[in-house]
Amino acid sequence: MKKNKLVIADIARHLKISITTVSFILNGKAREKRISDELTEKVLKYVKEVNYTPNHLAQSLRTGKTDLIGLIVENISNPFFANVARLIEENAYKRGFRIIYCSSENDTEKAKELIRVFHERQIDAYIITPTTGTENDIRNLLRENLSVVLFDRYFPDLQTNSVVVDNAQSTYNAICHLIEQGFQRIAFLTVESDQTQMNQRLDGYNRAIKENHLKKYIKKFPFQKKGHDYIESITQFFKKEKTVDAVFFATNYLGISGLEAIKNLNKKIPADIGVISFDDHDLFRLYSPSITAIAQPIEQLSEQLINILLEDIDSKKPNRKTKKIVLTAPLIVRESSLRR
Amino acid sequence: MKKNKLVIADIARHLKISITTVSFILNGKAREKRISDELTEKVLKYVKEVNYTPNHLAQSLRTGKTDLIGLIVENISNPFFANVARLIEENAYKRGFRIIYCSSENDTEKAKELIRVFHERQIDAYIITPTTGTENDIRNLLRENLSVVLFDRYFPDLQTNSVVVDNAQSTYNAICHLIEQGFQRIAFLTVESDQTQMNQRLDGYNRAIKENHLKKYIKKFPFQKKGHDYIESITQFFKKEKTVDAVFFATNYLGISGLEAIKNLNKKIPADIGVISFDDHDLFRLYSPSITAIAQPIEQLSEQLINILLEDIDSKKPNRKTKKIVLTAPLIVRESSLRR
DNA sequence: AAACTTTGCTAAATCGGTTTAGTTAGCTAC
DNA sequence: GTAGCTAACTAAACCGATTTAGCAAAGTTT
Repeated sequence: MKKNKLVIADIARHLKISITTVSFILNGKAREKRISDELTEKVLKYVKEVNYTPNHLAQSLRTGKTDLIGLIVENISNPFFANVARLIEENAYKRGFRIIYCSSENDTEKAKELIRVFHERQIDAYIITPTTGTENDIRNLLRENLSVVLFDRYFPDLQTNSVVVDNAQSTYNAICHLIEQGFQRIAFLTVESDQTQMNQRLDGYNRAIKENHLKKYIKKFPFQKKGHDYIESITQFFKKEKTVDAVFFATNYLGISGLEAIKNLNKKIPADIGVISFDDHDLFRLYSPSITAIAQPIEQLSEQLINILLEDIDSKKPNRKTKKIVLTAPLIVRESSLRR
Repeated sequence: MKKNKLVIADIARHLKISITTVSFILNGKAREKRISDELTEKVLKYVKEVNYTPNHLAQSLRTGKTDLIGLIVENISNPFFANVARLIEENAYKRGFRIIYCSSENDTEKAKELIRVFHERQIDAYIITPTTGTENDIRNLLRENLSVVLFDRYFPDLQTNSVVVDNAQSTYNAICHLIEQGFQRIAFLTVESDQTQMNQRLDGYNRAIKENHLKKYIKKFPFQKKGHDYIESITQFFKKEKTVDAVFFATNYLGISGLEAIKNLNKKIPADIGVISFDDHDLFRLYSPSITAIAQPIEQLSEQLINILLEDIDSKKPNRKTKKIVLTAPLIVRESSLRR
């Protein structure tokens, strides 16, 4: 109907003072700029009375600060990312930052475009699960002295802040645990991806298998953007590799599809097949039998992310140090990996 | 290091033409404003060459359009909301809109604050799961002729766009299904909430119970912001109400906690207790026994949401009609509710 | 009482675009 | 030969804030 949003000029006009004075007072610079307490109070009272709030766009244009943090995750509907998103948002919110997010769907072009769009909007900082091929785009952000933190994965050649888990070690531990339990033909199911976290998980598997002189069973499925439905592919794998006696799923959605495939094939866990999945999930805790999983420390991870970022935003000196945090992801041993 | 972001004046200066001309060309108004094809091409070529992109903040300040949609959900880490978020974002992205989101955590003050902050940032449209007590804040948005769609729940007294499911009918159907299966003492576990969707689910239960002359077992748990851990409360409920032979969980997180409570109590589903939950979840599909659930039509819901919103954004006439969509939420019958 | 400070406030530039209202040069019309 | 028209472009206002530079009046110093 009526667009009666007040602007600072309205305030100034009504009180018969200058815009400058109002601005100083609203920004807490009254003392510093020697505005009298009397006038300060009068302005604050009136502003409150008419419920004036500044136009954030105009402020941002002038100051260059948007108080926005861009969050680019692989897929916001994945519980891991959704939980990280919630915790980040909660923290950021408290400190006056809002989150603007998008899912990259592991698509290089979409990820590049997202970085461009966020940049256009002058967001203050970036939290990114980087997609292969976006290394240069991120390098450009750094070159402009912007605040960036990568998580879940990173670019080894890029000097950035990052928070990840010890993918290789935790996977190594998980595979060793299966071996200790007497499993011998352990498969590693993953998605086709060049991202560090997936490579490291594979490295952990390879090391454990090699050290124990076992046979490798590695299957990489093409990454699926929609639905994350790998049931059919996993079923095919098990039909082909009948002697496999344990399986490690390299992501939570593979784990979920895998359980369904195993159920369909009427294989018993852990008697017929031992199971461990990367990422924990309500399902793994409550499934019968319960599923052993590597649990990413989501709270710690989110807290580190936001702390590093806010610190970085504050200390805007060029060539500041970057932090690379590696968190431990514990193995939650449950029934699915216990033979005895 | 260097902040070498180009601005439109740089382009104009380099080509020795006016800023106006560049702006017209970039906004596709070259023909309309009678800029020669020759110059148009030259400008576009140069802009591409130096990779200039306009400052979106400045554009927004001038035009009043931000191409931002604000999404306020109860909790982004709830799979239902996370999935809706992903689908909305996917659709909005295609049409040039970005999403800025926040979780209200069902907290009236936070929700009000979020609406205020989004408003300050001049976002173009709002998608909201409204929290009790925010009716007036939303009314104010409507008064300013802004685009708003509510979902999951709504305010009956407020003339807004909304997309919800037939909570009462689907719950009624679910309870009738339990009764047909021979369950007699059916409990309804919910959270303390005055929101329409929860009330309607309760209404559906009440009607089914009344029509069949059964006894009501209703328990409302205080809403928990963090963790959504209702295991202990639900366990207590079952210990107290030993004769209950079936249970309807009014939300997915109650369902998940409920399964854990039932597991801890060593009750067998469905022999000792029949189970149905509102909202579907990977866990319900894969649990043993599989859990009957009312599945919200997430794709349909998201598509309706974004369509209504974009239509509304386009037709900005005052007093335009509002759409109230009610979708059917089917009952997915699984093992947990079958006696025979 | 002139010179200098301090107090209290403001005009105008600025951020980087869009848009309104022209201007200029060349051509046609009569 | 000048009035009128059009093609091609531009100066300047504007969006709504922040910030720099500076001014007038009162107070203080010498």
